[in-house]
Amino acid sequence: MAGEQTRDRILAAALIEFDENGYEATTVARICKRAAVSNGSFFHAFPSKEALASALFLTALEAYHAALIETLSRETSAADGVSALVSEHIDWVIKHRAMARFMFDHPRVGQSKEVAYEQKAANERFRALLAEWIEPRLRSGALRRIAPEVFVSQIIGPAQLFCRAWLSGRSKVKPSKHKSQLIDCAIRATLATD
Amino acid sequence: MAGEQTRDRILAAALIEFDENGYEATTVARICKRAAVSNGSFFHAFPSKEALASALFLTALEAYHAALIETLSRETSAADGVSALVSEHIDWVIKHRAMARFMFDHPRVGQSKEVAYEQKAANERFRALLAEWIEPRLRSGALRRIAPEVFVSQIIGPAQLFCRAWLSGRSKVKPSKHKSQLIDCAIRATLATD
DNA sequence: GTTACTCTAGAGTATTCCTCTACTCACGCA
DNA sequence: TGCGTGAGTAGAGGAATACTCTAGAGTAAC
Repeated sequence: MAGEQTRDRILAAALIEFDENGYEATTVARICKRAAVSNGSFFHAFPSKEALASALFLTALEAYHAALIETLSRETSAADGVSALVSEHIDWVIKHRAMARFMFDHPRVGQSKEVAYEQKAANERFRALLAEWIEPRLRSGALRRIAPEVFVSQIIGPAQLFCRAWLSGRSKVKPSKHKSQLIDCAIRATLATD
Repeated sequence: MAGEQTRDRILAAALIEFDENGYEATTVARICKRAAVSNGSFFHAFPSKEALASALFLTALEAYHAALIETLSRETSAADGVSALVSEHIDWVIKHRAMARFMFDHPRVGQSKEVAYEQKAANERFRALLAEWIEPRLRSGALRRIAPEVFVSQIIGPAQLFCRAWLSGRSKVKPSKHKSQLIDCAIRATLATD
C-alpha cells in the first residue's frame, strides 16, 4: 500500500530537517514539503510531531544496538570484543551521522511515558544480549569483576562523549583519529591484568 | 536595581519548570506565573525563551566546571586527581540534580551560534585549566601519554553516561553506588602502570 | 519641574501544531 | 455494472503560544 511509502518519506525528510535545523526549528510544514506530502497525510501517518520524533529515535536506537551486537557476536576473546564495541560505536556514528546526532543530541526530556518505556525496554534487551557475551568471560577471569551497568559505561562512555563533541560541531577532530587510544583505554579499564 | 531580582526569579522558576515538564512543554506564561512576573518583564529581561535557556545552560556549565577545577586544585598525586574528578562529577550531579539534568539532557542542536561559541569558549577555558594540572604529571610519567582530548573523555565519559541514565529516570541506581568502581576504572585507563 | 531612562504591564499579532470535514481511489461483492 | 467501504489525501480552520507594541509608573540627574 502507499501508506508505508509516505511514512518512510516523512521519516527520511524529518531526519534531514531535524539534522539541519534542530527539532524545534523544523516545522511540520517543512517536513511535508520535503516529503512531498500533505498536512493531512502527515497526521494520518503520525499522531503528532513528537510521535514522529519518537519513532525516529527508536528506529535509530535499535539500528545502533543491532550493529553493536552484530559486531560483538563475531568476537571470542575479551580484548577483541571490547575493541570491537568501541570501534563499531565510532564507525557507526560516522557512517550514520544524522541518525547519531539526532539520537545522542536529542532531548529525552519531553518524550512521552510510552517512548521512555520502549526506550528502557530496548536498552534492557541490548543489555541482556551484552550480558550473554560478558558472562562467560567474567567467569573465566578474562574480564574484571565490575557491575554490569558499569561495564557499558566504561566501554561506550568515553567514545560517546568524544563523538558527541564531534557531532555537535564543537570539535573538528574526527573520532576515528583517536580510535586506537580509546580502545586501549577501554581494555585497560575492563580487562583483568594477568 | 530590581531588574536583577526579576532576572534571577525567572531563572530559578525556569529551572524548576524545565525540570518538571521539559523545555518545550513549559510555556513562557507558566514561567512568568511561577516567577510572579509579567510577560513584559520577561521579555525585558531576556530576548527570547531560548536565550533564557542558554543563559541557564551557561550558568550551569560554569558552575560545574568551577566545581571540578576547585576539587582538582586540592590534589597533587595523579591518582588522587583523577579520583577527585570522577568523584566530584558524581557528587555535583546528585547535589544539583535539576541543573545537571538540564545541562546534560538539553538539546544542543537548537542553540544559536552565539551560545555555541560561548560554550566552546567555556570548554576551552576548562580544558586549559585541566591541562595545567595534567602537564607536569604527564612529564613525570605518572599519567599515560594520551591525547588531551581523550583524557577528559576517559575520566568523565563513563561517569557521565552513568549519571545520565539516572537523571533521565531510566535507571534507579544512584550513581554514587558505583563510585568506587568508576574511579578505579578511570585510574586504570589513565595512570601509567609501573 | 523637566528630561531621560529603566522596568512593568497586558492587550494584540503572527506563527505553528493539530483537527475536522470533504474528497479520491482501489477493491470486493451482488 | 453499480454501490458500499475503508485507506489515504487535501487543505481550510481553530487553539495555543512565543513574541511585539504601546502605555505608564517609578527614579535619578540636572
